[in-house]
Amino acid sequence: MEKAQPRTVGSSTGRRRGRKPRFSREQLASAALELVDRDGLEALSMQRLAEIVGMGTMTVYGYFRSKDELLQAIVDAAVQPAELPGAEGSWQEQMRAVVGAAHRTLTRHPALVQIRFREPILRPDALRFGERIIGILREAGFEAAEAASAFRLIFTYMFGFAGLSPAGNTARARNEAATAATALRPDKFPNLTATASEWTHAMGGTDQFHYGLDRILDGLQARLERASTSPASLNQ
Amino acid sequence: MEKAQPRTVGSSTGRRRGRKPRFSREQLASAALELVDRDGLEALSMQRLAEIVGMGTMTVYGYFRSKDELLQAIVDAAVQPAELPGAEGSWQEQMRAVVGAAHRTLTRHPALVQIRFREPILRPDALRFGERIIGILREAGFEAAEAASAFRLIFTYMFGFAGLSPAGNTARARNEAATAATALRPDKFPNLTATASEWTHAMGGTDQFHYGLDRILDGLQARLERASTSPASLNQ
DNA sequence: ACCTGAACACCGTTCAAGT
DNA sequence: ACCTGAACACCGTTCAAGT
Repeated sequence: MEKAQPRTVGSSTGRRRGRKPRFSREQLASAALELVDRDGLEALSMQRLAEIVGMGTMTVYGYFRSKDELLQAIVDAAVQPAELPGAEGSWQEQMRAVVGAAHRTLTRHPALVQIRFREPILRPDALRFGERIIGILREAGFEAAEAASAFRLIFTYMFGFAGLSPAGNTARARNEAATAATALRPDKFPNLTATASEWTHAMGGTDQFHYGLDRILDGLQARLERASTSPASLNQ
Repeated sequence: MEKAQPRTVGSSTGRRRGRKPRFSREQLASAALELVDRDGLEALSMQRLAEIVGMGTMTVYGYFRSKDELLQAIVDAAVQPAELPGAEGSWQEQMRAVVGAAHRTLTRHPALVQIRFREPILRPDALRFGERIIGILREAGFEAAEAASAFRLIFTYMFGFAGLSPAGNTARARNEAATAATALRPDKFPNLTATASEWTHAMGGTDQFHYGLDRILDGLQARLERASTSPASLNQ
């Protein structure tokens, strides 16, 4: 499955000597990640990446069979360095720590979110988060099936929030929403006009993220408590 | 703000007589929506749309100043016909009805989700859903600020789910996940390997959507109950 | 006034050729 | 073996020209 990877050329100095500079697959992926973090996923093209590292466009295809394969390598480069926090405190505290770490990774690399909305991310390095989240849920008392559904809920919220409320754009999103709000007729939109400052503020921000996550954890906790009084209800 | 829209040519018969067929802005948007529903957002280009309706590419720019403007018109075309359910039952039942209606619209028109992840949707026809959701929350007892945060949570979950678990792909998503799961080492991924059939199943499906929504509504309900015993805590 | 072909600066990728 | 220029079939959009 794994294709042979081109090796970096011998020299441990950064100098390019002899004829051509050569890169490892990881170096190329890192350069692409850097580009994408700075200019957005839409700025990444095979020719642009080739230009940045100083090779011919088609040389990139020696490292990645297609742009999709490059995107998956970018995911690896972004996710590998992420560290999972330790397992201290209640299951909710552990969950907040892990989800917080994942959220920071998505905030640092918004392209991850765009990539996931194109196709599922199933790389081992990325699945470490899922492994941990399901572990916390099972430890908390959820059976396998419900732990999976709860994981899906948390995962959906994380990516949904990162996709809809990009961390860098909060101010602009609020402004645009506020402009749109002033155009609404109060007789047709009584609630949106009455609460305009509140819902436009809620277009993004860390406090919004935590508010939602806490409600989800409360809802899951309620499920555990209901199950302990009447055990059958968990499998209904 | 509104630019003058080209008018449909007089004849009420569909026949194109005289020289050229002409379309209204709405007809063009509908044609684009149809294309996008059938072949995906990536299949939509200005030249392709022009070809479908039988005009020169540049004629499309007489209706929409840019592709972005076309996308917003597509949102209108998709959302306008959506009907909001009546206000019967508890606030949770009302919420499930409205969110269900929104979810069906997003399922019918997956391009709406892709468009939203590019830029906020702030068209009045689309905001009808937000108007209703905030109305239900305020009626249930949430103050403006918390109603806005709760709306944001529900909205994030709806779009996140539609984006991560496209209704048409559930079977394929499960298969791809199952394949990835068999490649995981049980010693490094004990939870993911032990619950593989469960979490791969949870990659999509209506039951997953409702599971998550119900937990969110439970979490919000818990918040209301806590507030009624100690009112101050809502504003902490 | 309304429409549109040609052209530009891009895409991802195939192919054939360079060393 | 490794690299790459030219080319193809696309993009969104500008511009100048048709009727």
